[in-house]
Amino acid sequence: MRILLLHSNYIEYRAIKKEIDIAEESDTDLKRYEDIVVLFTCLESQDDENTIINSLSEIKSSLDNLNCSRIVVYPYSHLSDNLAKASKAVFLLNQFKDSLSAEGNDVQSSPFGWNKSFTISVKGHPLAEQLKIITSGSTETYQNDALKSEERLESKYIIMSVDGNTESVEKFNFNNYKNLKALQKYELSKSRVVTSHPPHVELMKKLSLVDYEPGSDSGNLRFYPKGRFIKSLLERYVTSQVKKYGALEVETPIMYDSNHPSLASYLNRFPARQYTVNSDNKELFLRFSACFGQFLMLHDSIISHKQLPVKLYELTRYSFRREKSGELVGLRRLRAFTMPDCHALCKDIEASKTEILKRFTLSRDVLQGIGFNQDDYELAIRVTQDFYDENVDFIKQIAKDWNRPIFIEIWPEKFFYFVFKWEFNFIDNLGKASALATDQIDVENAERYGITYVDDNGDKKTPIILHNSPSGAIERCLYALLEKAAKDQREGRTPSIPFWLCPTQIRIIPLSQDFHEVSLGYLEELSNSGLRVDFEDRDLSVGKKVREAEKEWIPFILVVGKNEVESKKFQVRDRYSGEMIVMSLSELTDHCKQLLNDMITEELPLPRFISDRPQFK
RNA sequence: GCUUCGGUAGCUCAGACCGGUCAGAGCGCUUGCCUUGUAAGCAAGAUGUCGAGGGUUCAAAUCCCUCUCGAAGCUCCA
Repeated sequence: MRILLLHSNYIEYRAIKKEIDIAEESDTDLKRYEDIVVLFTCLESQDDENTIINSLSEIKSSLDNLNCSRIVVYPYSHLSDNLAKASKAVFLLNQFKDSLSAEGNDVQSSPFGWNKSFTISVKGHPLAEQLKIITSGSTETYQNDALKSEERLESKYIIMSVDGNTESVEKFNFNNYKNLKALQKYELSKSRVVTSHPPHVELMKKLSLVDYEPGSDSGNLRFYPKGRFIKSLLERYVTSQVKKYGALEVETPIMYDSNHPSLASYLNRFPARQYTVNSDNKELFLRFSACFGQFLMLHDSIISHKQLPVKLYELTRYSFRREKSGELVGLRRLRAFTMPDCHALCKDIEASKTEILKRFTLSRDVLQGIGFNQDDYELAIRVTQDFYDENVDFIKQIAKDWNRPIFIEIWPEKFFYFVFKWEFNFIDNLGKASALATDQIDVENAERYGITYVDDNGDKKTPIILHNSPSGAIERCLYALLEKAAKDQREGRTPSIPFWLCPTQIRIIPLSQDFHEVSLGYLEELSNSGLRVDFEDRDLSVGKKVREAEKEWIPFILVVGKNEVESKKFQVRDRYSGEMIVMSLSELTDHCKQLLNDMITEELPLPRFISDRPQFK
């Protein structure tokens, strides 16, 4: 017996013509049923009453999952080439329908033995389409492989304290760990009632950084000059840190052949979340990480054990994931995003553990440099039961290093290609968690891609691969910075972004046009010390000019008038302290240098004179 | 992808239920005046396929359908 189950918005059908003598009676009106589970059903020669009994439990569990008890049984012979005799099929089919009704379902059916036309609209969720093959003995359900293994998966969740002790999430006292609690809630709770919009979306537009681009696909955004500037600084900073760690920067294509043997088997592990590009007779897909290019490169490389660990790095602009449209949110979840991706080949699990610790520190430093405190994110570790049991000391070492409790998810078996991963999770204003940095121990892909190194006996060996992103997607870092600022705002503090990332660091406002020339001298002086300074040359009231600067979140604002010119002392509006500070230009420069803390610098991304700037919304 | 809500000037929105002087306000923009002391100086002017397409109607921003974009929830997050 074969049943194609389709959870449908509606089905319409019309019986056209009897095809066999024993066909059921029917009229030829158009029938329409809405929000219904359609069972295209086909009975095969070996089916008997036991088959029907087996099918019932199978259908029942699907209906429970779908939370729907309205059914159309639609006889459909085309599912098999081994059909039962019509007489037997009608008999069993009636038994099938009666039993379904007896279980309290609302059962409709289309007539057996008729030629019919139909129109169907199937719902989009993962369980909406299932093929069930049922015999009198056993039952099989065919679904997407990844989904199947995910359903089997029942994770265990624990919290590990600094001292290495563990407790179940139910018992752990979260009183002093508000964000960890939010993470735990986010992971485990099914219902998250939120009515507000994500604050960063409004901010990214208001600050003229980033916007939606209706002319592209959803989740592909436009970056205005200031947004591009901040993103570019973040990209350069992360890249420089990863290179200092010892990674070799490479560049690989953004699209790959779906029929390449190594790629095909990797792709099949995941639901169809790729963008595809058809060109000539090739079916290409856009990469969703730098894995492909780097793995193919490593496949063709000759690597000695003496060179391990070998680290490759690429900043993907872009990685593409065709997330479902309802899952996209501002800068948090995109279809095209920029991802620093650093892989390391390690000799074995022991070596990979050593490397994981180095990269853990690297990632913390990178986030710190960007402007996140340790309080801004929480550590989650996800691990197979086997790896946990064998390496509990390693995890305790991380806990000690982290110096705060860790959220741990333990999988009963390996589901993905990795046995261990850690993530830094940022918790936003709506209580949502999103991963920033992460690292994984991959035990599968070296073999899949034929990546080897030569050991001290001259034998080829398969390495372990680590997958690290020390900052997470660059767009997501910007999201987190804006959400952090929004939180400040909500709690009554002045929102700001880190000094090193501000497109304008200092704005000079002349009191009137009489002070333009002398102000331009100050602008020159401050610019020469490497700061990004611009000049409010528009003919507005002072109040208005200050207001405009504040709306742009400019850290330091100087008004230049008679007093300043005479005394060489300036009243500086300091956004970070919220105070007016009187200081000389050199004092201001020193203060800025201190704030900059040796982070990278770059020229002003817009004209110095405000009047020369177009408005990007 | 599903359900719900939304899309009116560059921005924030009113108008929609009840179809007919409803194409509107504030900000921004342009021009002129003012020459400014730390979050909005004054005045005048320009600005719209009312998200797109179709339908109903004598008449549609307004009612109906389809599509599209965004948000929330579900789901998902390699």
